[in-house]
Amino acid sequence: MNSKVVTIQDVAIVAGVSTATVSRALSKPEKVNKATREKVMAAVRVTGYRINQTARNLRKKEAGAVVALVPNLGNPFFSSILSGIESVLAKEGLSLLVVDILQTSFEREQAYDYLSMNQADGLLVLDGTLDLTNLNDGSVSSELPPVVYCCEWGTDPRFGSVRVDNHQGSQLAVSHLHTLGHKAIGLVRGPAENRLTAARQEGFEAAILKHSLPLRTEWLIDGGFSLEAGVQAAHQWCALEERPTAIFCMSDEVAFGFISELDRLGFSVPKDVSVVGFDDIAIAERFIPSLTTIRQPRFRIGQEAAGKLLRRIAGEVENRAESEATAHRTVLPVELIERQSTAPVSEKQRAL
Amino acid sequence: MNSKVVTIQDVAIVAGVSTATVSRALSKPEKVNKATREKVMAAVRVTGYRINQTARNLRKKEAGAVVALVPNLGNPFFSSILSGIESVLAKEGLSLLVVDILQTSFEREQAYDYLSMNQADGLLVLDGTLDLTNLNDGSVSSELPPVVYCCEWGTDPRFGSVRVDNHQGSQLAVSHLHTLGHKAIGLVRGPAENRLTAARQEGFEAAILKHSLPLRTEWLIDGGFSLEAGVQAAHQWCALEERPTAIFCMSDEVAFGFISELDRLGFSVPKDVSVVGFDDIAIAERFIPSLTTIRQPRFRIGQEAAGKLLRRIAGEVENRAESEATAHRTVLPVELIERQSTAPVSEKQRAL
DNA sequence: CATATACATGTAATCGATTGCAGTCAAAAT
DNA sequence: ATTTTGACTGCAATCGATTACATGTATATG
Repeated sequence: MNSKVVTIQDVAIVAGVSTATVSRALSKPEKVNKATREKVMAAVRVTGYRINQTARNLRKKEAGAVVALVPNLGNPFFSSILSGIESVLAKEGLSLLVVDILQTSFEREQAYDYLSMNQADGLLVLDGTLDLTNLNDGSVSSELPPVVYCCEWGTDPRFGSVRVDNHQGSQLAVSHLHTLGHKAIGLVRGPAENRLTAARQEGFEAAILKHSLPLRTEWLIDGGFSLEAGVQAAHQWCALEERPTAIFCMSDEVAFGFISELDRLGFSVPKDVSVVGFDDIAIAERFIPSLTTIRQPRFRIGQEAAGKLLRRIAGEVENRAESEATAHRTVLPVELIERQSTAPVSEKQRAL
Repeated sequence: MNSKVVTIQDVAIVAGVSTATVSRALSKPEKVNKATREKVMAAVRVTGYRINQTARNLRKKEAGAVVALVPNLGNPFFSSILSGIESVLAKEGLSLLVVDILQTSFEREQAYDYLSMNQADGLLVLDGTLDLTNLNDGSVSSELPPVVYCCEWGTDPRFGSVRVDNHQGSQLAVSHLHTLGHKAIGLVRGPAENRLTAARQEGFEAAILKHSLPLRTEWLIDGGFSLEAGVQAAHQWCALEERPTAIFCMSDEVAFGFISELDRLGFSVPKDVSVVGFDDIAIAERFIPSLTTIRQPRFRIGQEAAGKLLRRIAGEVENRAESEATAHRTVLPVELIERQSTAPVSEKQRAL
């Protein structure tokens, strides 16, 4: 029938009404007479009309989309979060634009290009190292753009953030190991510049002190969040004169790399060393040994972050009676998942 | 300075030229006098002008974005592919819209909403079960919309597709096991309705026959692509009267579930049974035992698919001297990665 | 019966950039 | 000197939907 694109005009003609009425019938049905509405709907069906989002967005000065800035899409840790984000956005009819910072050779400035170019209504930042302070400089100076950190947080306390209680996570890990009788507990840190690393290390050290355990700097191993970092860490552990009988890794991936390389080096987990991870990604339950870890509710983090962003976009200020700062920050609890990679400290281990 | 949004008008005024000139200076610099161009650029800088993508898209009838339909964003298998897609799109200045079909309770019809609503210039489909034949019905009937299947393929041969040689993958797996002396080789299938499952099974059976090995239906275990499916499969294997000494799993995830559950049931890989996976996701190298598997170049698949889609959007017909059908389909080679989950068949195994 | 009120609909401006067409002007060709 | 050519630039229409405002009609009120 129609070789051309069907516009609201065509529908109007077929329905015998004005374009304004068609528009209203579609977006504000209650403002239009029932009979008219049905005429319009019929015309829509006949013509096969589909709304042109671009035109609508231009007029309404919206983008209908939200950008998620991901440090590395290839990392499975982020996929569940994105999934959670999607689930919320989809319900509101918003699209999710995914930007892989690694792949894009992402410049800091580009962060808000998406906002200023009307490509997105808001920003979800999954990488804390991306500092967005200059978001305040631009032409939008007066208003705070809708930005929510996800699993992360930035310097400006006015930006929203959704994350877990990292401090608590470390505490749980250490307490668990302490309960199992471990006294020599080491740490494989995340990336050096990362905020998460700092927070978890802080929690770790606090917990160590709380339990009056020794805190040795040589037991603080530099790592990262990757498998490879875990492999390196294994060699470091191995080279230690006095080896900790338990290790807390700041991510499951490092833990896997660590355990795997240990295995190749002839050590066994948890017999020779207990290992606790962080995240509880899917494979943690099925690794051999299954991994004791701190569960982050990743899907939920995504959902909460998306929800918070949506509220900001809608202009709802979050002013629950709480203080300014905490109103912007949502902190979700973590959970210790006990599995096979941790075990009571053995005689043989003590002997070392 | 500017409380309002800066438009091309403002730039034009500051530069003392018309909006047309500004537009040209920005998008077709060569069509504008150097002096003028510099005036414009200066004005852009002064005003802090940012182009409004929505307006541009409306006028140019483009969307500046591509949609990727993902069956389950939470599955790490897809993240690398998305990463590859992103890397190509970013270079062209296109955005990537990610739609999680699971989370969106995705209706088939919505697949081309994105196209018809001008939200996307093309579609990347990572799920073969999503049949897009009705894309031909709509108002766009005459022209084939830019759609490329990624790791998958659909019924309409005119849609593009980029995938690996699944047949070959199965062959490699079986040959490898055969070389190790295995005669009783089982298969854990993927999801029943899935095209990949069919293709890989076909390749598997062909290879089994080629090597004159026994093909027993009870050795064809129903599975899926998930960890859980692998767990189930382990029980099935266990319940078998005559157990295959080697199992080919249609995905790494199933393989992990399978091996893990076997471990819990008191069996060991590769001692009691050799296992080959498919995909070679990152953790495969670090699983214990490390997983022998068929590597899919996932990042590259994403790149190729994005490239192909881009070409289709640009309207370049792919008419390399090849036949119509094959021109649309890119088939990438796979690779056998030998690791520790497979071993020569042992005396004890033969005894069973 | 006249006026107020609410509701339904149409008219036309608007969102911000792009681009076909026409006009200007100087350099090159005749 | 006149015409041709070509390079720039500006005018104004256009993309498709939304919405403020105006208009018209029916019902309620005094």
